[in-house]
Amino acid sequence: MPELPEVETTRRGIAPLIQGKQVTGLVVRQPRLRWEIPPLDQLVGEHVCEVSRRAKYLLIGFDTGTLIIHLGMSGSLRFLPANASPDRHDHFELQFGPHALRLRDPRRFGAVLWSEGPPLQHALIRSLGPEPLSQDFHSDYLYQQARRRRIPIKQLLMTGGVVVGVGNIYATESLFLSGIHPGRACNRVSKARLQTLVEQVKAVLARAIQQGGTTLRDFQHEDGKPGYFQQQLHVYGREGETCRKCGSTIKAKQIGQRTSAWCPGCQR
DNA sequence: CTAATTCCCTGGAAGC
DNA sequence: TGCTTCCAGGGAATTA
Repeated sequence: MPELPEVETTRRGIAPLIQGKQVTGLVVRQPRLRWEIPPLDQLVGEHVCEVSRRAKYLLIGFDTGTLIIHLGMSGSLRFLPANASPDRHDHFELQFGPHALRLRDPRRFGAVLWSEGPPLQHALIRSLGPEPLSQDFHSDYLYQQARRRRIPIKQLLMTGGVVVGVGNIYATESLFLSGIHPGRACNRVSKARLQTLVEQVKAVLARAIQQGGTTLRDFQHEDGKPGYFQQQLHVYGREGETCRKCGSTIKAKQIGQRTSAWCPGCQR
């Protein structure tokens, strides 16, 4: 599923293709995604100013506002000839002359929204926590967030108001690399270990983004799987298999309605 | 305020 | 082979 590295890879892929380009047409085949796609006809004739990202939201800026796109868990964007026949799950597209930027999303957990004002003030974005790769995400900050809660540390990492873009895969892997049990109450993790965790979150995301740029043929790689990152996963999706570091059998259980894997030998 | 639960949706895997 | 069942997941909305 698209996590932050995939969304960032997508952003880097589409930005040079649509920046400065004029929207010549727009098609909504299935408006019912996570929320109904609003009327966007006014976009035809507008030029793309910039393509940015906040959390897992792609922000396509125009003079009159910003198109907000979320890929949900099965969404992907592709840039292809406008006359290419659409797939059953190709729900939305922006046309740029002979090309189209097309959103495919089989499970329809994604979203296409419009923000007239500054997109960072949009209701879905306004109260999000810091970007994990920014300097605002540091150990003192995480400690302040952790000390006043009792939820499992893994849930804390996946709470958007605390830090964004850390989904199940990267939360699971960074906790392994930090030696912290995912079910440990967040206020019972030492400050020193939180510092390690912050470092590992950044490292694991940076590595994945880097590989998104080098290993991936291009951003149009879709298929809903971690793909390029899968071969180096230590615990995610490896329940019952052997830990690559200590040989213990990887365990898994539900934490906050999400499957969480960990190594009983490496994580406390 | 925090925390726990429900819900949206469908492809793919597993079971029969 | 074909059917049914279950699970995955981001994150908003709802309830406690």
